[in-house]
Amino acid sequence: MSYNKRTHSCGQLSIANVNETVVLNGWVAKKRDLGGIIFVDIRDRYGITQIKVSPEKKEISALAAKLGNEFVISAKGKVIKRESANLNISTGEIEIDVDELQVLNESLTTPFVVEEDVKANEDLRLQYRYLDLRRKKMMDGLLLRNTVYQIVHKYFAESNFVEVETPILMKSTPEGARDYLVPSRVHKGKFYALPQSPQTYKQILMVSGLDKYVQICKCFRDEDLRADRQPEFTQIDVEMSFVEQEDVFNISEKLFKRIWKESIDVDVAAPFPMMTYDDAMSKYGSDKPDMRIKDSMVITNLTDAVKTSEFKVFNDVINSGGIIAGIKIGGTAGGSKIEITRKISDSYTEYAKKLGFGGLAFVKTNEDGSLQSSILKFLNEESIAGMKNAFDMKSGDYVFILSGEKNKVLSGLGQLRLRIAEDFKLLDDSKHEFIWITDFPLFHFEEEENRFVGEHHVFTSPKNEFMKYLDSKDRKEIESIRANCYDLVYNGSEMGSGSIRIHNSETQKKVFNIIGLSDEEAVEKFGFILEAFKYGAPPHGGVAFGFDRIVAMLSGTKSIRDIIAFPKTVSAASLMDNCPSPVIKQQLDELGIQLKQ
RNA sequence: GGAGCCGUAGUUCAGUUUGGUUAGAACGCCUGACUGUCACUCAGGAGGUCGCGAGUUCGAGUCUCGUCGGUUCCGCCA
Repeated sequence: MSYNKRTHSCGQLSIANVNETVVLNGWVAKKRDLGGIIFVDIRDRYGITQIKVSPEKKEISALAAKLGNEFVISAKGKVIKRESANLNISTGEIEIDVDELQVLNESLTTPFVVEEDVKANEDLRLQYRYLDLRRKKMMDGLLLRNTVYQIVHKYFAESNFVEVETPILMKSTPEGARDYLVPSRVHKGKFYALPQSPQTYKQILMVSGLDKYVQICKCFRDEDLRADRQPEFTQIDVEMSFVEQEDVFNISEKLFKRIWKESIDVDVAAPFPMMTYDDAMSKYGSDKPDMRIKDSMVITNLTDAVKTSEFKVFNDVINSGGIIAGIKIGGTAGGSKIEITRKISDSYTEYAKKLGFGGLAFVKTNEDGSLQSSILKFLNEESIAGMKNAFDMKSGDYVFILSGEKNKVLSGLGQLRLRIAEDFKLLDDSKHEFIWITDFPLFHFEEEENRFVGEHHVFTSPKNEFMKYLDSKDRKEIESIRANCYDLVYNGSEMGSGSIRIHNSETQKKVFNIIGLSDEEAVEKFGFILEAFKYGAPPHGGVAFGFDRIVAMLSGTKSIRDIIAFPKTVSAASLMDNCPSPVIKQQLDELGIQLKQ
């Protein structure tokens, strides 16, 4: 089929092009047939241009009258100044006076109208993803993604990093997330795993002497999904030799500064602040504190302040080793006066119950500075004074208090903090708050499995001062081990995570032993990396950032589905191509696989 | 694995609280009119397995149970 090929894009022409003869190719976004004159908005990824068909041109007019939405057309004609400009679009001052019109392809009536203010639900949009992507907002997401992609590549190339492709088919490792498995046809009964991350490969590349590695790569995790979690996702994977934590921070901060500057023109201050994991947990009840609300609602521990009270609820908690803690919301937080009504405080009580608490204590400070709460009658003078003092409560302040097991209380208050911040609009979207969370625990004890598991991955090195506890049998000592491990948090979202690694075979074995792998099992599962460490492994460390999350944050969406071309639903299915899907028996036979009934 | 919300025309929704006439609206679609629109306007029209399956009832979009799908959160995500 021969047709008039475009000379310009649909977002390109302006008053400067008047009198030029041009050809536009694109999709019919909207037709306005006035009976005589016909206007058609033609769209491509660059924009929209109005074309005009005069009634005097009878053949073209008849063709134009039959155009439907999303038809693909070619329009040739002269650029003319419009009688009345449409300043909402960049090409709004001109239009094309059509001399030749060709229909390159027709379109069925679409399941939903392709328009910026789309009405269709997400599942329908996912099924017809190609239509949804025609919308500027969706297209802009992909374009932004590309911009960030190029910035990252350029940055690391300029910094002398080497990009290496690591295998997609790799060995399944028992620790960490559930692997996606790929059955082997040649080795029946054996499986490859898709990488949860190229962790082992990048560390072995360090042993190879390739001291600065980067890869923007796909990773796969067979775990339940969320708005910010897809079964396959993209990560900026970095590893370096002869570095310590501050070197990793430095190279990362420069990267983020550059991305934020070059993609959305925001100047980010560096170095980023740092906070230990323990501080983050005790002050914000989260290892990813949202620092946009840093001054208000810091968690305060009240256990000491109220320990002399005769209140049974509190005493029971204290006697069983729990804590009592709360957060204060200032009467004028966020610059505007805040009033928490009975209805609102009840909704928070409801929320606390959902989180598994018996209740939520609510204290209000009156005009005259006196306190008002249903729990006051249970507390003695000393406890009330202690509480007031601990929170520095002033007229108009409110305090919410939870009691129970320590970590549960802290995390409950952390979640309540976010909920209140959202309800009272205390989160300033114009802020860009990066923070490093450091000194994570190396292990935590998994009660259900009755063993220690790595808090991060198993190659994370302990901080020097805790090395001695690697030989300990004492649970408290092992739990106290802090790691050379760090997360980068941006506006309350984890953007990446990394560590200085173990590069010593003996230390690595001790870590494996603590998580319950015998030397034999360790060799079976991770022998290749233990072996590699014996041949002059350099000190090394790195970090990996969630590429999808970065782009989502930059584009202001909460859901990474919005900036992934073909995302999956929360049940890990693709509504467009209908995967996963059954396979024919012959395929299973070749793999030596039989399905259970 | 658990909890919440949603599922009615091509689409987005109302109707479900309190079961009862022919299940409505807007947008889209079709037909006609219209020469400066840009949410064109005007007149007319077509379009429904109320997600699916049981049950209760004289009668179910509406009540009950189950199931499927979407979504949010918890668990999980080294």
